[in-house]
Amino acid sequence: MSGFLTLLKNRGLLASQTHEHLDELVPIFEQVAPPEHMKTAYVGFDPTADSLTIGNFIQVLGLKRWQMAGHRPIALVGGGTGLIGDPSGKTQERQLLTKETVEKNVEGIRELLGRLLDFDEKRPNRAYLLNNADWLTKITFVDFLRDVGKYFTVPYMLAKESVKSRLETGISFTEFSYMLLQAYDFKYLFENYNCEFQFGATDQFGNITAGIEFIRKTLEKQAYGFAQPLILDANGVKIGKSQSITIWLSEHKTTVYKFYQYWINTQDADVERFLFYFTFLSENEIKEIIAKHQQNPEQRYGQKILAEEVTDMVHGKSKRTLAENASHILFGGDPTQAKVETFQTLASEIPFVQMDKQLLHEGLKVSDICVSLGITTSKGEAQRAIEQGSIYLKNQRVIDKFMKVTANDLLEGGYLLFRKGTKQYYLAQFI
RNA sequence: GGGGAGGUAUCCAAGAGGUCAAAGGAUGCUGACUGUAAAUCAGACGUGCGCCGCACUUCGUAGGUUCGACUCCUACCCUCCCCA
Repeated sequence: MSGFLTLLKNRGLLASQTHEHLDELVPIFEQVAPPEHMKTAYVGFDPTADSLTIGNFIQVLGLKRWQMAGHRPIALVGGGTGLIGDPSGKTQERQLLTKETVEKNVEGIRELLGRLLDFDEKRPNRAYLLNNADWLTKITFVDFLRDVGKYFTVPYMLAKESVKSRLETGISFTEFSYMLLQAYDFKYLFENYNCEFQFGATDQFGNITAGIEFIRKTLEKQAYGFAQPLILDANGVKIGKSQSITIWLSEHKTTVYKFYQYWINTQDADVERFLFYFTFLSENEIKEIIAKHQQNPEQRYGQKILAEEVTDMVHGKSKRTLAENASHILFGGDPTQAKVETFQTLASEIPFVQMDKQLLHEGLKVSDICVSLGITTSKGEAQRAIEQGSIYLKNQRVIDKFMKVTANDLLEGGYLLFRKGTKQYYLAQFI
């Protein structure tokens, strides 16, 4: 019988593990594992921002998968470690965050994780959300050096990749000590929550093993860990960085529409892998989706499923539907059929201007509206653009460069949709 | 401190008294093609005007010479190079 690690491995989500037999230790159960078999695992989230990126999302999903396999997940927000700064994967010393910022960030992440995992107290393997500030800020420096520092040799710490890679460029004592704090976290959770497992991204592996070592030395008990891979797209680019824009999980940082679009824009070469990584669909379901996708790749069937699944998970179905409708309008749909809510969604995604309805009485020239909306910088340019056939009103090409818009042209809610070229949209509302 | 070169449109870069809104590239924009891709071909590209035309503004800044200045003169500002 295969366990949780096999599940991850089959989906391409296992990069490394601390022990060979981990798979047997964590069998997969329906919903809830019997108490004697229930295992607890934690993942730490660094509060460097008030939200998480889709890079962190892999770890959140890891916790979710863990919970779905009947075990208990703990999401640990680093309110304490965030004050120090994790050197893992960083090439430079980081600016310290203020305590206020860290607290604000912790709250943002807390809110997000609260939606993504099941914290229902009736569920025996309910998730926990903890903040290491609760214990890390209480320990005194001298105690820390005696109780934690004594168990780590400097050569051991220097050998860790997170430190080693920084020896040339410099690393402060503060960041150097980071792994001790994370080790302390693990021990704390091990003792207080019976948490035997920790996982994270591959760059966390060094910190994870430090914790296991610490638990073995101080408690003479065995803890375990594994790492999920860093996800790259087919071009070898880290996911969630489209043209240097980070894709966040919170709506206030990345709108639902942009989030949805990010997944829709997945390359064909990545669709199958991403379905394995970011959804809970079974292998058979994914194979079917891919088979269907390949019959008409231009339909983006696979991307649509991916975008729907992921957006539903993060933002909920109703918001996903709005984003979907907005996408539909912007990519070939008929705007005359669109509802007011769709335009409201669009208004925050594309250049949007409100104008006075009175202007339409005499009829308003398209070329004038082009300037008001910022489609073109001058009327002359607008007229040339129309001559070249690049201006569209309600997805219909404007042919007459002196064409006037009247109140009869308005769509639901007084909206009017313009387009320049193939995909630059502009929205006006006449009120 | 001494000597030299130069500042032109989004960027690079021609122009050396009138035919200059200013060659040629590149980027960006648009059209065709296409799967919300790349490549390719084509077009417009200072501003205004119901636009095969006319007017206005622009070649570092401010003055001047001239019928006429991106081009000549003066001063100033800035950049780069060489020598000390």
